[in-house]
Amino acid sequence: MTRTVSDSDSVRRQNRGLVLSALRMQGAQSRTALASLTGLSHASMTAIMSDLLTQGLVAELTADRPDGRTRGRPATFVNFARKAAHAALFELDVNRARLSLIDYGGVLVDRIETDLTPTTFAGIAPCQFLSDRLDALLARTPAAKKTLRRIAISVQGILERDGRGLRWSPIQHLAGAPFATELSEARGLPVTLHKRGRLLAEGARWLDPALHEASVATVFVGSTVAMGVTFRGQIMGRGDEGATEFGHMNHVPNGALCRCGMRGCIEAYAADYAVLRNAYSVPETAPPAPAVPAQQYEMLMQRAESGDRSATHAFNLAGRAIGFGLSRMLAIYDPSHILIVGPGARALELMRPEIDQAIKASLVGSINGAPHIIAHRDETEPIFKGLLMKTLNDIDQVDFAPLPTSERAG
Amino acid sequence: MTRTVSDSDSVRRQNRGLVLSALRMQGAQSRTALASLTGLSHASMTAIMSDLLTQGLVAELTADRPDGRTRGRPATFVNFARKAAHAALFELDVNRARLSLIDYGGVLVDRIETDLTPTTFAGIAPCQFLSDRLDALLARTPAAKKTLRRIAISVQGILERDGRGLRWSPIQHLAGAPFATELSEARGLPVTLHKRGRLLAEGARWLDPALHEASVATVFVGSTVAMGVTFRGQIMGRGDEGATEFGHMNHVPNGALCRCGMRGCIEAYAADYAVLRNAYSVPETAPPAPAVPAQQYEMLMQRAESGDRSATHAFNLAGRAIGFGLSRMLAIYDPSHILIVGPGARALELMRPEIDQAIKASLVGSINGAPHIIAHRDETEPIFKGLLMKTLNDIDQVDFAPLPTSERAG
DNA sequence: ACTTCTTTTTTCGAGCATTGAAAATAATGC
DNA sequence: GCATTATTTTCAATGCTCGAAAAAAGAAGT
Repeated sequence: MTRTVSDSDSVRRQNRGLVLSALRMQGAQSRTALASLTGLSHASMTAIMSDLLTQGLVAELTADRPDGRTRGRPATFVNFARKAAHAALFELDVNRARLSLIDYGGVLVDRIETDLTPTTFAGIAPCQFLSDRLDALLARTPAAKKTLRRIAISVQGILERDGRGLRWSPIQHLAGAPFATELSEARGLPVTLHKRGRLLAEGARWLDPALHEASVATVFVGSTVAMGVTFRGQIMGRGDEGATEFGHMNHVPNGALCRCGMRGCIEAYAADYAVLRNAYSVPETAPPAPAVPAQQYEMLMQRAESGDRSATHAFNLAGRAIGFGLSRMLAIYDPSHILIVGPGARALELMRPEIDQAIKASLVGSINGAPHIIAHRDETEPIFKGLLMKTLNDIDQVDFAPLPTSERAG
Repeated sequence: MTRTVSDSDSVRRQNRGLVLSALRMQGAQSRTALASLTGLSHASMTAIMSDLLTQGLVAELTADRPDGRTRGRPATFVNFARKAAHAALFELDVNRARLSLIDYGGVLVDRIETDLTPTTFAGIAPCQFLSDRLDALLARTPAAKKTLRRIAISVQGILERDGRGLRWSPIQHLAGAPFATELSEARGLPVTLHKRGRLLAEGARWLDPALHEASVATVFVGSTVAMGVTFRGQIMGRGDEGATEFGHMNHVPNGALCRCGMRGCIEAYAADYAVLRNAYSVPETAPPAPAVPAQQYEMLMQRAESGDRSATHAFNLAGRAIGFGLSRMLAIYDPSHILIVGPGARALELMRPEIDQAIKASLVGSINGAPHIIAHRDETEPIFKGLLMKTLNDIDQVDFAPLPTSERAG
């Protein structure tokens, strides 16, 4: 219902966006190919492309493209002009901050990584921290200063409804600080905050073409448990939507102690610290370990795979928590695919029997059948890819769609 | 990403749809008022309205509208032409079928009600049953035969992914029968199937203007437990979406026996039969009562309100089930309003302490705070209103938007 | 070397919907 | 009867899309 009036201007915007989308999705294309991809006529394609070219957003590829096709006038491919824009992407994690500079073509230009400790943001204001890294990065690529259009930040935690801040975060001293707004004002650039789980979903969409238009729930299992969802290829809403607090969905009332301070969350059974706790029969009300070395987690999996009973039991409990979580989710949102990513993805087979059983015990699971559950090991790739594509898409659609047509090229 | 090409035709469609929407939402309006409501210019308004008038979709009101305003040329109000279209709305319930004939103005023209028994659809094919009622209804209003454009059916249960049939339904012998397709072919009209819970959400939107653009979860509590959701005023998707299986979300693994045959569903603790079972200390694995007389349910509430311990306990269990269900839902979908409707809405105060406690025990509930939970007693009103508005909206946007402009009135 | 063929891209005129401004319309108030 | 006021229509301009035809740019054939 939130529709707006259409006029010839919005028509042009829409179709420009369509062309840019097609280019994002399929890469360098000829005008003819773009016309058939978007459904626009060749004539309109020429007009729109001429606009985009004069504005410097796309460029014709000079490199020969020996496509095998030989006859006829050779097609000239167009693609994004890499230096038309840049974006700075922050990925804030509990123990690491990563800043990447990317260009309009989606190519990684430079990257800075910094370790974080629980006291990092007690010592320096988040906005200042981010601003410092950004200065350092831009000092190494001065050309990007003028074309930097957006700053995007991936965070963990619960966002404000307006998406401008964090209400809660596992990253210490980050919640409550209005760093997005501050940084935006300091730099005069739009700064967007993205929940990590949501980017997971966005990234999964881009990394697997089969998922691009599907309804997917992407679950991260590792030091935390998180989930992002897409709905028929869409991630709804501008703000926090598409992200969930799956890891902090209640599994057992008044159950195991979670890192968030609550009790009985799925995370408190399925995150690495929880598996560790259960494998060593530590009481489930014992405070979670601050960090679990990857090696230790890995060793637990090996022990379980080789039949160790307490380790197996711990992974069974994790599977049960995830299984009931998914079963409960299915009552509200029924995706066609479920993706498990992160360190815990390797343990999927250890958990699968319990997951399947939990889903089968629910009405939706028994009638619609269990959705396909696939494991992808690496989670940093979808998160970065998600942040990248989301930000480039924002530039395409928000920044570069409504630009006034300076002059029509005849 | 599922966007399509824009051209002048789609612009006209969009703006026509906008005008019809405004009319649906605000009722009879002058052209000037519609222009400012939609954001269209007066000139376009004249053109579009002239189209709609010549096509007979709207009509100018002749009745004097002494608005109090006196000066200036009096506005001529336009509104839907009631006889421009009709729709047949079926509401299929476990023990009742209701068929309503409505006109394009949204006015109820006629209605037929029929009792259903568990064996009704064993004796007569659902398509035949519906067709018979429809014939009976149209016999009483022959004028509607020519203008009948759509048949919409409200059902309970789990729909196929394509929305063309039922996979499972509490209404006996209904699942599996392709009655929507059959009826559509027999009548040559589009037949749409709508899940009851979804209509509940749609109806709630229309009955309370404050909820029209909000994110609302509407929960029905009575003989079953169901929920429909809206997301910023939108009900996504064309099919089953916006509907949930909240009532069959697992509450306690391997818990109380539900009418659906599974165990531990929320419904098995919070529906009328469950409260009854618990109030009388019947084992929770005992088969659910087929139907609970309204009177008996009412009496239970009175007993609980006057302090009866076993009745109070039963409502506490119901509140706990709903509370944990809501708490778990909040991890995935966080609405701004929660509406409780149906017979159980009257028991909200009996259940509220347990509901609040369950929500407070979750991370999202404790950080975002519990959403406002409001009770509305009657549920048939939102369901019918939802079916009505959804169907009229379909006629507006699908049937009457893409019509070729026969001739421009100059 | 020149012509023919094929495919891509641009040009051109037509059609359509929107808009702002001006004109026409239809009452009220004096 | 005339000025005032608010609504509605008319008009010319603008901008976008589209289909068809023309132009462009090579490859293949003779």
